[in-house]
Amino acid sequence: MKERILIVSTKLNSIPGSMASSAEGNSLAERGKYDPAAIEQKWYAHWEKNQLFLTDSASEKEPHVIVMPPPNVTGRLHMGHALQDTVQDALTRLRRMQGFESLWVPGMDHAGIATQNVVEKTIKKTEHKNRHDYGREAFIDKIWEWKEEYGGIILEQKRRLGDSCDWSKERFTMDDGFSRAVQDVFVRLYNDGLVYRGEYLINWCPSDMTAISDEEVDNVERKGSLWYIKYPMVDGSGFIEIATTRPETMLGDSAIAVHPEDERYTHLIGKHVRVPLTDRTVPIIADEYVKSEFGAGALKVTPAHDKNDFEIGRKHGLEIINMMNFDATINENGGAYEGMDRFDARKKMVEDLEAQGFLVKIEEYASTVPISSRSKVIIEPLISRQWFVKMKPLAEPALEAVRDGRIKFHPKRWENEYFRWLENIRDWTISRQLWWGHRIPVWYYTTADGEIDETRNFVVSIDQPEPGMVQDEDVLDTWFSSWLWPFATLGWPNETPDLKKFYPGSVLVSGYDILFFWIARMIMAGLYFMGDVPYRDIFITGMIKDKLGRWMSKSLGNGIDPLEMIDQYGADAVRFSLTILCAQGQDIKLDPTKFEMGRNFANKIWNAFNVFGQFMEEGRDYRRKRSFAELDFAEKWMLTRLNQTIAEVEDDLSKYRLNDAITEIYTLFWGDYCDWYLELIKPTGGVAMEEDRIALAVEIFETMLQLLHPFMPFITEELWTHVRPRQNGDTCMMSSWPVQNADEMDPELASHFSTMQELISGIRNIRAQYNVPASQDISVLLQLEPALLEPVEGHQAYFSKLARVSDLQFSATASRPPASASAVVGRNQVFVPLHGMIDLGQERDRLTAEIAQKTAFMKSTESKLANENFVSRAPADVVEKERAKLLETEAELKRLRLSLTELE
RNA sequence: GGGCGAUUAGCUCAGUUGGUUAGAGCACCUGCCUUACAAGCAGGGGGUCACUGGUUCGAGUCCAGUAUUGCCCA
Repeated sequence: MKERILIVSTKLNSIPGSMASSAEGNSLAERGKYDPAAIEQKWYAHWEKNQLFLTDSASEKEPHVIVMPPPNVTGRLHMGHALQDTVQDALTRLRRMQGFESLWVPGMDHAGIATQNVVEKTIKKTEHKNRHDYGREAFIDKIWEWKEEYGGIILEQKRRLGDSCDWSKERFTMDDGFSRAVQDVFVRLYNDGLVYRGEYLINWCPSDMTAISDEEVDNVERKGSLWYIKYPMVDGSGFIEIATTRPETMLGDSAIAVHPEDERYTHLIGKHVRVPLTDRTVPIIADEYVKSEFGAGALKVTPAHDKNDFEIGRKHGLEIINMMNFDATINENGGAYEGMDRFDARKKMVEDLEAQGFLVKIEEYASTVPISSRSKVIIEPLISRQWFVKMKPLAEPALEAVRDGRIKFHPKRWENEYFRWLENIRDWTISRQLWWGHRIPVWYYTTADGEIDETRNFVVSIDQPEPGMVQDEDVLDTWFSSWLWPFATLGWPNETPDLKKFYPGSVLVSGYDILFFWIARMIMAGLYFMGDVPYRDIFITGMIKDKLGRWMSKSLGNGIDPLEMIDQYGADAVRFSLTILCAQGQDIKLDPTKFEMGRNFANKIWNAFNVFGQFMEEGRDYRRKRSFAELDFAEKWMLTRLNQTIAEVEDDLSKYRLNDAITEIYTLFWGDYCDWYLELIKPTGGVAMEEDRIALAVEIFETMLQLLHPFMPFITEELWTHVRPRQNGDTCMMSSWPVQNADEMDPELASHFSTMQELISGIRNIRAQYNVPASQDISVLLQLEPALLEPVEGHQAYFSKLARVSDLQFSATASRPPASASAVVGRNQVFVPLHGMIDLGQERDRLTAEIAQKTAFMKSTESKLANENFVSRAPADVVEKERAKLLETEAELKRLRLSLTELE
């Protein structure tokens, strides 16, 4: 930390983009337009060079920690990252400004299958080789080479967004320390009896040639067929008919099952049938699982190739006949069909069944097919020996942590999803038949010919236990490393200072798509290995969809590239728009034009500075001399609004309502500061702005830059250097988050100001209605409630500036001048004499319409107050509000009616 | 089949524990290149809050059901 300041003061003689460079900004071809490209890269480089993202485990500050969901090393930045990073960076920057030791840990995931695939494709294309041509070690070296050259582009891309992660703590799930942690975890779970090896039906992906976990399988509905096939009774007494969606699996049939109470079949139970196209005979068994109403009411049982059949097989002790190779071709159990692909075999077998008279009929049928979420290939349930994690014992504490509130989901409804998954959790297949990944730390004895000696027990150990022993060929599921992310990134299993300081983390920001894959498992791992939750809050973002609500995908070509959007609109604009669209976990239907909102706002901010900036002397520090009491009406109002907003933003952010927070700031900046305050303090007629007015404008602007900084870091950092001369090292990023100053608020005055705004709007409305040219001055007479007389006194200029009123009269008793248009604002009334322009008919219509509307409202309020139940049961303040509304409306109506009669 | 969302202005969406005459951005209409900003300014139109019941003094908000739609799980 100290060193960093030293670097700043010795190496950097000036902060990039001083006031001098703002002049350059004005020399853009299109004057007045903000050009984000000119400043964004500069500021990121500045922050990084000055090590402002670094965190220190020795710091006295309270930690705030976010771990970045590690993107795949093969990944490229997409809109989902942009959204989640925007949220994470906003929270990280906010906490940093609030004085926390704010750490955002970046890193990447080695992405077993994806990365292996990428490199395999590359060597196939460039060298016409496959990984077996290379051999395991050389191929892994090749992947590392690839990783060094191309991997991690995404982390460079994230810098374009402005991510303020502590890059010095960047981790990769395959780096040495992390690998060690993964191996340790395997050994420990094995020793604790939570890792086991077993021969079970697993999800086999014939494309990636590996087992995958249940979570990596999607069940999709596909149009298919239902084949009705008859199996001949061995005793020659006829046939039994079954229906199947997968006729090729009959090569592995072990039984025919019927429902025990199905009268059609009870007499057949215990008899045997011959499986057509084979020489095998199998028994007819009874099981309640069979649905009599489905198909023909009898079920063929293939324990080696179907989950439910596997269960039935276990229950009845049926033979498990595997009829398929790992590449989904038929194996030696398939007789004549050996060597054929599973789908070719199906076709051929159906033809043969028909030829031999076993095929009864074919129906069209939509069935649910398991496909790999990665390769999109149909999964083959296969019997295989794999490694598993026993999940139940891990799930219990994880459930408890959310139930008792140690972890909170935002929005809360995701807790139900989490509970449901954990309550029904199944064991986790963690072995993968890949080369790229953490090799399973299990060793086997070998026989004399080098084969694994199955007669001797394996040894679980990180290092080779004895010479000659060979390690398990398989690697671990990538998620088996990423579930350790919140603590293994901090050095675990070593007791590092980082681990002590920064675990547990504060909040996790992620999408619901990896709730089970990653979030739930991290909680389990955190509790099991660290004895504490990995974070207290979980912010679940919505997912980014295209404008039609479809997932963005390469195949649809409907993706929106964040980097292109940044080029086109600026990173701040992209971040702003994503934040304002990011409401409470709803999916976001994104259209590129949404970024115009952010771009326009950035442009507004940029230009607002010029209102007072043009009067500022370079290098001067403008500091307000007047106390709050000495300020002008509009200035007091503006400060009140600022301080109100600071509190509202604080509240929104504490509830992770970032969209509400940014909307508050946006409204303050644009709707209050620009539209009213700046318009009012702006001098006219070539006069310079008073120094102390500049000082306050700067002060408020500067505070708003701070409020905006977590969301729009670049433009705020740039303008930070424009509003004041800055000492080296003084950045918006490291400045202190604004807190409400209750001494500089005057709500009563602010409400008077609001009334005045309405009066001005009334005048503008009349001008527009009567087509008074914008350049034409008008006279206005105001009839004001007593409380407003004083605020308006001395501020006639407001009316001339904002409504071009050259002659303003006002009193508590003013009455309507002839030939004038009018507007009613509460207990006040506006009269605009429009000699020769007033259209009596039009004015009468205006008044009549308004009277009708107010009368309707008054009646509804009256009936509310006439209701005994309302008055007695509603809270006093609500009743009081209604009474006030009634009085107000009555007064308005009275004036409107008077106006109407005066008009006649 | 089970669970969870969504349905609010032409479009995209906010709307917190029920309590202003339901808001924003875009689009639209009218008038403005008013020396910060046309990526802008001023004014305006536009909503039976999907539907049907219920609870309540009071419902966009809570409950039940219906319709449409999306997602997750089996």
